[in-house]
Amino acid sequence: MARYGKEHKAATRQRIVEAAGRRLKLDGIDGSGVATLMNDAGLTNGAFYAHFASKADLVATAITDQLEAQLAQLSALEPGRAGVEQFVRAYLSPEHRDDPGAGCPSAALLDELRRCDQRTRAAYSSGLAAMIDVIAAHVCPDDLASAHPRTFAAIASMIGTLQLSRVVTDPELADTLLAEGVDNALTLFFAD
Amino acid sequence: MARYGKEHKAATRQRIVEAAGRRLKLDGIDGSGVATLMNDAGLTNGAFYAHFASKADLVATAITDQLEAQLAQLSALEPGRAGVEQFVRAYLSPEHRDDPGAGCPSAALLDELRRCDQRTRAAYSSGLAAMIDVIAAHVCPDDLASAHPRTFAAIASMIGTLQLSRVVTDPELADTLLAEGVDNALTLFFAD
DNA sequence: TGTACATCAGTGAACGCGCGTTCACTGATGTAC
DNA sequence: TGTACATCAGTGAACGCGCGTTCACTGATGTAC
Repeated sequence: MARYGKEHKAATRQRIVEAAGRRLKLDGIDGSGVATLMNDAGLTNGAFYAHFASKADLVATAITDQLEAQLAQLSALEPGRAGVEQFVRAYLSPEHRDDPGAGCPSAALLDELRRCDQRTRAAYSSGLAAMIDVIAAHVCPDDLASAHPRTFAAIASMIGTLQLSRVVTDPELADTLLAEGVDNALTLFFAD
Repeated sequence: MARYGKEHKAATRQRIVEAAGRRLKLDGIDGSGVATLMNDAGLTNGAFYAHFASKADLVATAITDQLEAQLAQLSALEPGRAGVEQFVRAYLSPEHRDDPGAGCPSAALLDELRRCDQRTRAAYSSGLAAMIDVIAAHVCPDDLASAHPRTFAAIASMIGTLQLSRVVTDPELADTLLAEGVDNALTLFFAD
């Protein structure tokens, strides 16, 4: 509790941001209180406003961080179509479905993000655009203009499919949705 | 405030359920308080528990009602592929995107539904299944078994696309996503 | 037909609780002498 | 080198407020006599 170098405070802040990423995806934005978010980072609520101007500030920061992390994962993929297929299979896996806290921020938060302030939505938008660019480059590096719409379409269908498979109460249907989702995403990415 | 026939109380209940459908889609489940929900129906908070056992009870009821209303709309579609195309174009329209309160409960609430109790999720699941059946019958009445997976895939992509177009801050991109979403949904419904 | 009563949908204040936010304080460390 | 002080990340209690829920009460109407 005292006199550390500035890298200490920055590290604490990053710890809050990462813990918040997980908690927000798990319990939602409205469902995650500041006290809980701080407790997740091993701190008490009072320290919050030394790091962030408001809860909305943290949300915007956490969303940015989540999309950057997802982008970093994408950049580690194998080149070309093999990498895309690898991504699709991991994304539409039962493991991803059953662990929303560690998973895709879009699938976990997309319809709550609609109600967020402009700054948060702008952070999401540019993070998404960066992801689409990276994936499109894998899909068809020679014709990015044609790869973009297909990539958007496939991502949208993957997000919707993952959300559906998380809500549906029949476990067999949930698994089927994922399996069919893989085929459909690959079709959208690579067909014709 | 008095001695009405039982159809009066039932009508009031239905009014609460329908107003709640709109409010929940607009502000989310955690974001909609009981006092607000009752006020939307022209009542005060105290009357709530004469109609519902809990907020979760109303949420489950409202979700059921929303999916039934959506099913009724689907049933009014033109028969065959023309009806499906009509549905897709209305679903992925700027009007639908810009009026979530009047729109699809899946697009508005899907990732909040994941955190709801078993009863609500079961209500959603069976409502969704009924919708898929009706649409699949339009897509390919002769081969429902093959129409089902394609219908699920198209619906998932439509939900994801609508959510994305609601969050994204660039209005041009939001419009483009919808337009491309129409093509992709039709491809998923009818291709090969 | 006129009056007294029972009904019960709806009111509005209150319950304890957790929310986002503020603030006086703590106490381990780096710095100054 | 040893001591006094300044720093400031973090604590924990408190603020007003809205949450979901409860409950004593109201008052317009249908029914009984």
